[in-house]
Amino acid sequence: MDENLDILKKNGLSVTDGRKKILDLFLDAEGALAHADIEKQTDAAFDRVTVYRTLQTFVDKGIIHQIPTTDNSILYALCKHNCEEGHHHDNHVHFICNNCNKTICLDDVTVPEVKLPKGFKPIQSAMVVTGVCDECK
Amino acid sequence: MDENLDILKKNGLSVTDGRKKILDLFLDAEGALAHADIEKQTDAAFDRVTVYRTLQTFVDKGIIHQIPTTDNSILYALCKHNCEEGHHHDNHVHFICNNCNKTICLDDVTVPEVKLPKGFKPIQSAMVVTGVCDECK
DNA sequence: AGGATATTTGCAATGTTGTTGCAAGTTTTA
DNA sequence: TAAAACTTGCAACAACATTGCAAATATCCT
Repeated sequence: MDENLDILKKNGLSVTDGRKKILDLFLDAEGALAHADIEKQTDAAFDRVTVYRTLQTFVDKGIIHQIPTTDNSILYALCKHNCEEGHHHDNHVHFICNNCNKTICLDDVTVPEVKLPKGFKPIQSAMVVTGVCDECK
Repeated sequence: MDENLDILKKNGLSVTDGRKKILDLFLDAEGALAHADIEKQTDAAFDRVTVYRTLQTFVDKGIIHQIPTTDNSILYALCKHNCEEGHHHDNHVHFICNNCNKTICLDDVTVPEVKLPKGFKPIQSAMVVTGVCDECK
């Protein structure tokens, strides 16, 4: 049984070639993917627009999540934990390797809580660490 | 004595209208600013390119720093601590308010260290917390 | 299975954001 | 104040992202 088919159906999405293929890429990927990565890895089989819309749909459904970066790019990665529509729970640390430039979800490293000044109510936290990854060390 | 003039001179920058005005915006701002905010608040008195270059110059000199965001935008904020050319020390937490949408530097909240899996060497960490700020609570 | 309905895709056009080279203008230096 | 150094604005360009709409595809229902 195809895992990707399962995921799509569970989220009430029509099953199309594009969605299956793009979901596959995420399931296989070690790290996070940018829009450009997906275009490359699909050999431009799908229109740029389709890729944008597919990514947006996946984010809306809680299948993938966005990762903050300091440069002006958007990265996406699978939600490993139980995310639902409108409710992301990706409280793990992201790691960006300065050498191979991959962005990796450290699923087992949770973002620590911090004490905020009076009056600030935290809802979600994100943490990005840059450095050298285990393959490039 | 103008504070902005001081800062510019200290960093060996020519004093121009654009730089003074943009620096003023940062000195007055409660939170972080995007390129678009600056254009709006200066009434497009300066060319888009000038704003881009001014921001870049300020970042290079360590006067302002970039803030990571999940959407595809770059935010800038004053460096409150002693940053020098090429050496930023902005290891504080950033807070994004879901209500007023402002991004605020929590200068007194430092990013905590986390234990990474074997083989990962951290160089820099960034942390972004979203929620409700002290003015919107 | 097959046709009606709903959804998705691709194309074209358009918008937004950021960059570069160069001439003209401004600031600094001495 | 004049020369040198630096900054600005314009124009052109490039990359990235969004929208409307008609054609294609998937789902639903009998």
